[in-house]
Amino acid sequence: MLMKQYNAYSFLLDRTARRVKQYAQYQFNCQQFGITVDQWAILKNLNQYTDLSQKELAEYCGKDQPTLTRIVDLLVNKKLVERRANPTDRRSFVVHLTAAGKQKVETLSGEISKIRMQAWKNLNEKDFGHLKRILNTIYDNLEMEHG
Amino acid sequence: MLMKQYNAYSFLLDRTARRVKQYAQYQFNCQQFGITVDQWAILKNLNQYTDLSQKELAEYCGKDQPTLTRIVDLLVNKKLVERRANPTDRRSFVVHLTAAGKQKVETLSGEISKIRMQAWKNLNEKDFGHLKRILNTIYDNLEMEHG
DNA sequence: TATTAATAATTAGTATGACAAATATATGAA
DNA sequence: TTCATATATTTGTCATACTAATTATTAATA
Repeated sequence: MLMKQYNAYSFLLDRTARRVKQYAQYQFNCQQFGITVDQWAILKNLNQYTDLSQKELAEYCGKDQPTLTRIVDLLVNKKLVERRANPTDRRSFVVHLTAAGKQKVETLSGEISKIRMQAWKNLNEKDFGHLKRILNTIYDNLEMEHG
Repeated sequence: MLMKQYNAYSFLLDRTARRVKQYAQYQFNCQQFGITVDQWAILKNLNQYTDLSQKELAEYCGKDQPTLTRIVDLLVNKKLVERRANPTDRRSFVVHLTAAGKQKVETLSGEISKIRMQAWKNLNEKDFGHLKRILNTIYDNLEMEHG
């Protein structure tokens, strides 16, 4: 087992993840979607699950809470979501998709799927299975106490 | 070909890349390496290739030039590298590893390999081959005019 | 109940990433 | 040579991560 060689995975992973995001953001900008890729992830999850607390939303989106707070701030400014009081816990908010937010999700979903598929040229279902399995294994291998 | 399903790769990729970096940085901090994961990439490449211009260094490290400038600034402050005039081109610098920088690379290399290997538990050489091939294919699929 | 501990959200600080614009220098063409 | 263009680096701005610390509220326990 050649450690040297394996070490490269972190570089490849980082570089590819960055390009995937950069490519998508470039397309978002060209097509004037008016949001960032990370903002999109929040909208999509809200559309799917409806009215999540920020903590829940952070978990679904794989973001930490401070980051999520800031992304929600930006989405509130854009009037795509709003914070509503949580009737059962005054510490927390429920994040709610506005009509404009719902509209945005419906308008963009198809386009974004197309953008995402560009990465998958020359790859097949089996590759997807491999990638999913390997990434999830790595993710689990690096679990941290409070991560 | 179910587009919906494939879409998940971007989330998995982003999430895994972040955890890999976060895990490594956590170990760096615990062991008081005194540098960040991205700073390490610069030191390692400088140690391997010796005296690169910032442009070359950016390419090897897969970073853009403004980002590289800022990371080099931090490494200069830590006295791990220094900028030297490039005798053949007064626009550019040559980034040079100081004695302290070289020392740092030698001290940390082994430890960092160990940290990196943690991700590879329950995975084998074949998986590494798959991951490398798939990530590189995605990377190439999303090439933009000027990379 | 009173006190302590835990939790949801926020804020602050530092690092990184993308992109655009500015500066200095180099190169190529008229 | 002169002018236009290209290149290496830097700076500015905004967005995202991660950590630690703060605030308000809730839950747990003596």
